[in-house]
Amino acid sequence: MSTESRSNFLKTQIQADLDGQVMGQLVTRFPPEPNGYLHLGHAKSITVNFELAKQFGGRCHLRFDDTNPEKESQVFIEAIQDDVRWLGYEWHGEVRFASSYFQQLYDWALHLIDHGLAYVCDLSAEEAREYRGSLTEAGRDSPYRTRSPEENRQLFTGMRAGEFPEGSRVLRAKIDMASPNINLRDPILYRIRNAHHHQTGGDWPIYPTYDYAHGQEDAIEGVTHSICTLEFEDHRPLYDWFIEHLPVPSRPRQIEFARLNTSYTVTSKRKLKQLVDSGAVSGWDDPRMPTLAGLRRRGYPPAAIRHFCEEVGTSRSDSVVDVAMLESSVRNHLNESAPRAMAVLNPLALTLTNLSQPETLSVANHPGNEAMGTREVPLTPELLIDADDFREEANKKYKRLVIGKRVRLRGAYVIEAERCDHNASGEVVRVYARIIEGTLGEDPADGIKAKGVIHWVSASSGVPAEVRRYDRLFSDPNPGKSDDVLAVLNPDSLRVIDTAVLEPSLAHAQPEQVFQFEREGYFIADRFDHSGGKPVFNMTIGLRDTWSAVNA
RNA sequence: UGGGGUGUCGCCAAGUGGCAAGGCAGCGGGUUUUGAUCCCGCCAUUCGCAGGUUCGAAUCCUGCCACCCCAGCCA
Repeated sequence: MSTESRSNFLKTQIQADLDGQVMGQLVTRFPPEPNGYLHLGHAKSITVNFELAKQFGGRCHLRFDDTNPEKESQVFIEAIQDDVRWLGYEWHGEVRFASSYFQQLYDWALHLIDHGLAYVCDLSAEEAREYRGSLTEAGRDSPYRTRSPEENRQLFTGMRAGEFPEGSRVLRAKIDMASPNINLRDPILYRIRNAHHHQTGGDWPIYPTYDYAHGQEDAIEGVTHSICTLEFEDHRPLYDWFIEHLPVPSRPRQIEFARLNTSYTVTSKRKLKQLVDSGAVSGWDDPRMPTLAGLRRRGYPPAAIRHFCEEVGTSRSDSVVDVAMLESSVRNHLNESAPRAMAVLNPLALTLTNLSQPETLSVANHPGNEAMGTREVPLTPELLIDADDFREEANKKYKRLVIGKRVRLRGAYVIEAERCDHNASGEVVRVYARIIEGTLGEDPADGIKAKGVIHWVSASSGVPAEVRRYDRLFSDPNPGKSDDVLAVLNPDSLRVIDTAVLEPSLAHAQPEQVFQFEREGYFIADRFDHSGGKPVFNMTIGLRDTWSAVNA
């Protein structure tokens, strides 16, 4: 599972930049806008930035890019910090805010004005769009482009003083309305917004745009490499333009990489919101959601997510990673870390005809890790096994319980089925089996080995529980391509099982504890709904299953 | 038909002129008190296509093709 030595273009670039350069150490940053919950795509960005800093002995900042108060809020600021920490990262120093640089940004805007590099424009949004031209046609200069620095300064300070209504004016950089790169056609630096800001309150009636603010925020913090996604590539000339024309304290470099896309999942905020608003999921932290809060509640270990992000690599080509890769990482991590236990999801009664007294068995918590210890499991005359693990008759390929045949009860004895009872509709309701003496930890003395191993739970001391089985939220590998995500939902993405019975030790599980229910999969005690009195487990992921596929 | 990007195995992805890593998926086989894990083996004469340069090209050159991004006072 080691991927540390894997190279990618970012590491190569950074290494080259660091070698023989003045800059001594790498500084990166994760700069979310606090306007939504973090998801798998953000996890990629987080690992890229934090791992790079770790690998090169540098540091990584967490900075909220809060330049648009109308869409942001304090709840996201807290949720995002929780998610980043949960993923396993701690940022360098205090949490930072773009908003704490508003004064500096404003002063630098004045600097641009004084140098004739920015002007106040009175064009309406619609007019500005017309003046901007199109992809194939050059734009035209705004009639306000020639205002003097003095007039611009007066107008801009007026904007800052709240003298003008929203939308009446903006501050623009004076670059080139004929540039083939539309981002250079006199981009907007400031807009008027009479909005309450979650950090600065009513201090500012004007707010800087991303294009103007981001690079300067980086420069203020001494960020050396400002890593972002591909769609910002066209903005880089602008990013560099500000850095060149402003007396900034450092010269950060922007590098873009391809965002992470994963099959069977959507990460568009609009689509995720649609899922929540429509009730298709129970909320932003529904275990089927690709949000970090959802993945957490689902039981995906942060280390598995980190490993996945490293494993898929970092490149500049658009791609869609098979979600099976994430699932594989989750299984790998859980296989090692999750203690084993038994739970019967679809119970069928089984009577042990020759067990007179209950026994207490000691069972290993992990087949490959003795250090994880053992636990006690009660064996009683009345047991519960999974209905799928019994057939009255079957071919030789069926490795479970069949009348007249043997299987081993996991951690206990080999048994042989004798007969079964049926109900009025002919369904099997109870199986009778006898224990083969002397088979605790031993094969049968008569040489007739068990066909397989099945899990079980004591009917009398087992603990009823609610188990939620999850499957992929979408039936389409590329749900994001669909206009209506609700149309491609997998109708079986959640199945609530209220018949499950757990072995007694599981009643002591703490919320967020993950177990492997043997032969079923990995399950986590729900972070919110689980309690000793009423156990609730969410299926994280099933065990790899080559048998059902062969049998299909 | 403006500008900026990207094309290496079913899905990711190394590779930076010297003879195509790795992971996921898949397929065989072995071990196994989880049909799990683990272990072994197989899985690109070929790098979007076509030319060219070179003793030698995924890597250099030329031309084509495909796909992605950009016309928010969003980020």
